[in-house]
Amino acid sequence: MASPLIVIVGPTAVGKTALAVKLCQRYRGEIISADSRQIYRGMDIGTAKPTPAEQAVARHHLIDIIEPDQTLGVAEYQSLAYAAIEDVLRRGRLPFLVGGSGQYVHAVVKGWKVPRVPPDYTLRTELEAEAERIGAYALHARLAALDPQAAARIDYRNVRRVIRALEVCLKTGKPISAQQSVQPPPYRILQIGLTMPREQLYMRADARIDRMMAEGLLDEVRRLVAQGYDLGLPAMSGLGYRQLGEYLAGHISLEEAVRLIKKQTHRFVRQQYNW
RNA sequence: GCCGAGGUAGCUCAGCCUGGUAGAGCACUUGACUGAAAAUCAAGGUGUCCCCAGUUCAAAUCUGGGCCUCGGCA
Repeated sequence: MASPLIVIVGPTAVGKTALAVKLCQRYRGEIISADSRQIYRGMDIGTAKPTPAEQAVARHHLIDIIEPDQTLGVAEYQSLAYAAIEDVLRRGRLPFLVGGSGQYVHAVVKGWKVPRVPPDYTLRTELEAEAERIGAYALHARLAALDPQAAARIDYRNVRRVIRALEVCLKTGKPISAQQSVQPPPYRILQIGLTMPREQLYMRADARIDRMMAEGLLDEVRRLVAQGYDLGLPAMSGLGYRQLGEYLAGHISLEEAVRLIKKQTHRFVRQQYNW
C-alpha cells in the first residue's frame, strides 16, 4: 500500500501551523513546510515562522534553508520536499505538507514536471529591456512564433511569465509547452483545506500584522537592510518587508506602510483561495 | 461674522468653462499560475453626482437660495 501524505492548506492566518503541530503530536508526524518565505534565514517575524516552541513539539523541514540573497525555484523546492517526505517516512513517521504557497503545494501534490532550465538573469534583463523597447504585445508575439500553445495560455501583459516561457524555449530550443507535464507522486494523499468567512480572515490577518509590529518586525527589516540585503531581492519582496523597506527608504510613512501591508495581505488571502 | 476653496463610487479625486443623464486609481469580488510565486497578471460590480427651486426638449454641468466641510482674517 502506498505511503500516506497529509496536506494542510489554507489562507494566511487561518491557523494551519497550530493545527499541524497538534496533529503531529497526536500522530507522530513531522511537518514539511510549503512556504516560499519561511525558507529564508533571519526572516522570522514577518513570515510568521513557527516559534521555537512549536518547532520543538513538531519537527519542521524546509524552514531556514537559504540566505535572503539566495533564491529557490519551484523545481528545487519540489525535489527537496520529496526528499524530506521520504526521510520522514523512512523513520516511520507521518509527513504533513503544510503551507500557503499554492505553487509549491501543487508542484508536490500534483507532481508538476517543471522544465529544468535554471533562471538566466542576464537573459531576463535583456528580455525586460526588449519588452520596454518593443512593447509587451510584440514580445508575446515572439513567444507565439516559437510556441503558440504556451502563448495562448499566457496573457501578453504578464511580461514576467512571457519572459520565463521565452527563456525555456530559447535555452532548450524546444517549446516550453512540450516540456511541461504532470506525474503524480506515489502517495495516498489526504488534503485538508482550512477556511473561514472572508471578513474574519481579514480581521485575523490585521491583528497578526499589529502583533508582528509589536514584536519588532521593523527592527527585523532594519537589520536585514543593515546587513546589506537589497530591497530588490526576491526575499525582500514579501509582505511586510517590502512596505517597511519603503518606509526605511523614506518613501512612505510608517502608518502608510502598515496600512499597505494589511491591504495587500487581504489581496493575498484571495489569491491563496484560487489554489 | 467676513474672504477664499470645496461637497461626484467605501476612500482620494477627474468631469462642470463648451448641458445629451458619469469616470480613473485604490479598496472589494472573481480568476490565471509548471525554476522570481507573500511574485506577476487579468476580468468585474459599485453611485438620491449635498439639498430645494428655476432655466431648458434635456442639468453633475447653467442660475438663485439653503446646508455642511476645510483654510485665512477677525
